[in-house]
Amino acid sequence: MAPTRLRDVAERAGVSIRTVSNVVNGYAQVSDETRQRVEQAVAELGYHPNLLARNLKRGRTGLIALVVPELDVPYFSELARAVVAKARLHGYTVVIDQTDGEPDRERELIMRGASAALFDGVILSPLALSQADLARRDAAGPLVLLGERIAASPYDHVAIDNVAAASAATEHLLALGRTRIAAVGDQPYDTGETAQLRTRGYREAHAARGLRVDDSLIVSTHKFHRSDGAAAMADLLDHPGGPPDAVFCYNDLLALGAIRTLLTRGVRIPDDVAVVGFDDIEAGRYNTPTLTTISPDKTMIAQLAVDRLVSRLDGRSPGEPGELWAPYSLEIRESTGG
Amino acid sequence: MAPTRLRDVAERAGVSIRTVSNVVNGYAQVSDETRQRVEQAVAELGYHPNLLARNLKRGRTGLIALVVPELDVPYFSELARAVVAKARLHGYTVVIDQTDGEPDRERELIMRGASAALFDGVILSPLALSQADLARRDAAGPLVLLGERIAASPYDHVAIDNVAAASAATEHLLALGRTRIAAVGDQPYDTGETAQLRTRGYREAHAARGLRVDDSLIVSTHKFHRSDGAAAMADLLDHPGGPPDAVFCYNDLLALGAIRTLLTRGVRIPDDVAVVGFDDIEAGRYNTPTLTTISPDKTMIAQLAVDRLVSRLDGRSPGEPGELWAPYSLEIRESTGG
DNA sequence: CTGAAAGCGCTTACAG
DNA sequence: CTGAAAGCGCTTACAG
Repeated sequence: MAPTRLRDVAERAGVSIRTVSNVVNGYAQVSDETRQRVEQAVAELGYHPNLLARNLKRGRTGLIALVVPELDVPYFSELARAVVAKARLHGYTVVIDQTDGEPDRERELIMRGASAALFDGVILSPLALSQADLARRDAAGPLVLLGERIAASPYDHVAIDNVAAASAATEHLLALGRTRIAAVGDQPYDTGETAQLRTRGYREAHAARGLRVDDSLIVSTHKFHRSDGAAAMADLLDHPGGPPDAVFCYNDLLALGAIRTLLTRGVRIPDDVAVVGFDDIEAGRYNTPTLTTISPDKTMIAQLAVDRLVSRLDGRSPGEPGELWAPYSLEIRESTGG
Repeated sequence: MAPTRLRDVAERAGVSIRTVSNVVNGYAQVSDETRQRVEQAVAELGYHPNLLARNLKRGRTGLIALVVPELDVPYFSELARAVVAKARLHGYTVVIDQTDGEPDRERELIMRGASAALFDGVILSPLALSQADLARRDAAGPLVLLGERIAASPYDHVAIDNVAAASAATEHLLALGRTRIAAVGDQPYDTGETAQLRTRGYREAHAARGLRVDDSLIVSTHKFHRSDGAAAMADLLDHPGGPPDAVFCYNDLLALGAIRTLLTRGVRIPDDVAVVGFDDIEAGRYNTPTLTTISPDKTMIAQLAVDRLVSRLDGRSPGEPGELWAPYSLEIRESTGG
């Protein structure tokens, strides 16, 4: 079946295509009688506008890209869900691209490459993007970054206060009387900004109580998966200075992996070791023990990012690019005795 | 910066736009010298083709839709990841749409509606689609269904053998000597086909051993979330005939919810109650106890679906629409003593 | 091997 | 309020 075009509708209704276009787009200047004739023709022919043609003419695609490291990491799929829903309200369709944390894929997706040319704008949760990458960006559309601002880049970004949140998580453990608190998930290289901010929060909480940090309790992990947390915890249990009595993991997946190791080794939670995570994914709420965690407001993050992107796309001027802060809370559950 | 067009490149290189198009698309009939001039102009201007215009002309969009009930359900996000990756290899971009299991959204996405008009083809994991819905479909592009075939519909579908898999899961529990095996996740209404097939497998496993099923041990759930599994398990523990000694849950999320309830109530797993799930999501591999489950080959499912869709899109004739079967396996873990 | 031209289906000044 | 026409940026028969 050859698709119906504006022209077919126009012929059937006995009007010009201009008039059909007016009716379809809901512009007011059409007489009631003409409108009805057109609407009937549209219904009879089952006409739907060709979005490609419309957008070619309008100079937009109606597509925005959401770029995340891994779609099947719960934090990102929960976030993606919220972004897709929010963008829909504004009439935009979201294409989700996963980079597997490969720097090349991330760069490609913000540049005016074959794929980027398809999108009006991009929301990116970067893992390995440097300031230089951003400076080199040559694509036309707006870009909103999720997570910590990459220093001095001229782009909007949406984040929670990672230092304060990590500090709150650590202080919670300190207030419980724990004295050897490990930190799992540090990434002490140039693209590990978010992890480094959490480490800073961890240090600040200690400093606020006049305590010094045992650096050997800060453990780096390559990724933020359950397996990384499980491996890191195994190492910590064999720590020469004895195992820690608490662990602050930089995301819930790490924490769930760590818990698995603890339980396997017969360590009691929270009695012997208390555990705190970060992200508040559903898995942590049903784990045994349930997981104490920092809960970023993902709905708010999605909303701030989409609203900002769309207002730039629609030519409204939301002002200079800058930081947008989303709230978070500490959810106390069984893994710390809650 | 106004985008460069084919025309700009043609002017700079001193050739016609036809020639630039030939070079850009890699068609052979261009002299080496001309090609070089064009390539240099492309590089200097940073030209990238306008995909909208190209696809308008070619009569395709390059977009395929993946429609799932909920993006943040691990089975779907793991599947989505595989589909996105596979489609990329064929040059297609995937748009993921979530329906929240709303029948209207599912219907809209397979019909020639505003959104569907944007896609060359659709891969749909239906939850509430009826045969009538499919019969009414008027969109042009191919559709591949994930999961059980909706009776006699003229579409391709990719599935595992749910009856056999459910039977294998149940038989595993029977072989362990369990005698009161509950089934959690039945959906005895017209759109719950997959659930019903699993119930059939559950019954067949019993029948094969000459055992009769206690129908009161078959529990329906509205959704397949952890909370549904937790609630169902709570009910089963208060079963008038006494609690079951095993539970077969129709997905891992239900099983993880059920396990949470069991542990909260002090029931030992698998000693008192053994648990089997379905889907093999990562959460089950790190849970304590680790979860015995049916593991569908998700990579294969994604590959079969994408390959079939793309071969129809590209005009190859893969034959009559029909079933494509993906393999599965039973993964025995701690929740059944493995 | 390359050019001039039509047309994909739409939107939108320009007239009337 | 409505029509005839140009043009978004591309691809591709048709000529040469």
